[in-house]
Amino acid sequence: MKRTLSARPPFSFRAVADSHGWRQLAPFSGDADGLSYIARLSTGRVTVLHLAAAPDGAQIESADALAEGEQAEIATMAGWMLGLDQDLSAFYAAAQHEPKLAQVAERAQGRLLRSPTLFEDVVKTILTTNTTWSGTIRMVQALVDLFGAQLDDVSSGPLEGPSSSPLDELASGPLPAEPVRRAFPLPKSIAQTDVETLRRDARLGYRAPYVLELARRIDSGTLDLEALKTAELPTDELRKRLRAIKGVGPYAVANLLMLLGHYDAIPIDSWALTLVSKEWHGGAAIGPAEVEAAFAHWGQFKGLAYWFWEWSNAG
DNA sequence: GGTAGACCTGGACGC
DNA sequence: GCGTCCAGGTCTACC
Repeated sequence: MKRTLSARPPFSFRAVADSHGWRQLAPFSGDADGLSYIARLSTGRVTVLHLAAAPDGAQIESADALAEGEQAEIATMAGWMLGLDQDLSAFYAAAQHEPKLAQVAERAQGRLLRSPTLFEDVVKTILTTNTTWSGTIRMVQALVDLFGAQLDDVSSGPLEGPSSSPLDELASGPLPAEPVRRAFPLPKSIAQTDVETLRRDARLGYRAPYVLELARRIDSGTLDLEALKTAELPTDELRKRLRAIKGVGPYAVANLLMLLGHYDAIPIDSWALTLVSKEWHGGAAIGPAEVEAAFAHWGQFKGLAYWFWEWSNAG
């Protein structure tokens, strides 16, 4: 099954795929001419999607013969992941007078690659905090390996987890050298485990209770995280709701706001401090206030201005 | 409201 | 190979 989706111009598939590191995190993987993603559909089917560039948009392809409803679901899913409907014309208009951002419109930069669910993006963001990028890759892969539904498992229902638990395999011996590709876990799959398993087997460390609590709140229905994707809330209200999630601090909130299309926040991590210090402070020690000040005049677009800035000394 | 210490892991480094 | 130190955000207790 192959389908072409149109995007609001200007659009560059490559610009979205390369917008940040998400493409390196399971169940994403790169292929020769695009991205692959193991998706779990609401019908319970787990299929591999191939996303690639197409004239005026993106092409989405699945190896499976999908029902009409499933095709519609993956089209909606891909549209969200690639931000096909996003209108960045106001940002481009503002950026055209800034030499350090002069290339963004031409390169169609501004869209950020997203996961299909906000749950997945929040978990991944928590797993980027206070660790190295290699640690993030490892923790996300472990969650997928341990709790994700198998690619070839089409028998489970919409609310069920994987039909066989890799924890059983761990108990009886090492995982196979070529692990089965799996989708990102449902909240329910993680909610059924415990902190000790997340610490010991997924090696999430002190983040384990944060991820477990988030999964359990969603699974129990006390938190409707996905509603925030389409809620037309002011940034401050969104920030307040995201900040209420354990493990989500100022950096994580700003990162998630960016993914939700709210760009009046800068995800200030140690790298941001380094970049801004080298750019404007001669490498001297600075704090978050200096980063905010550097981009304050970009107002509602300061997150995008920071993200796509042509740094003089980024190496 | 601001600050210090704890949290956990992996990588770098010295021995 | 082993032990030690440090970097990476957030939470909590305390002032």
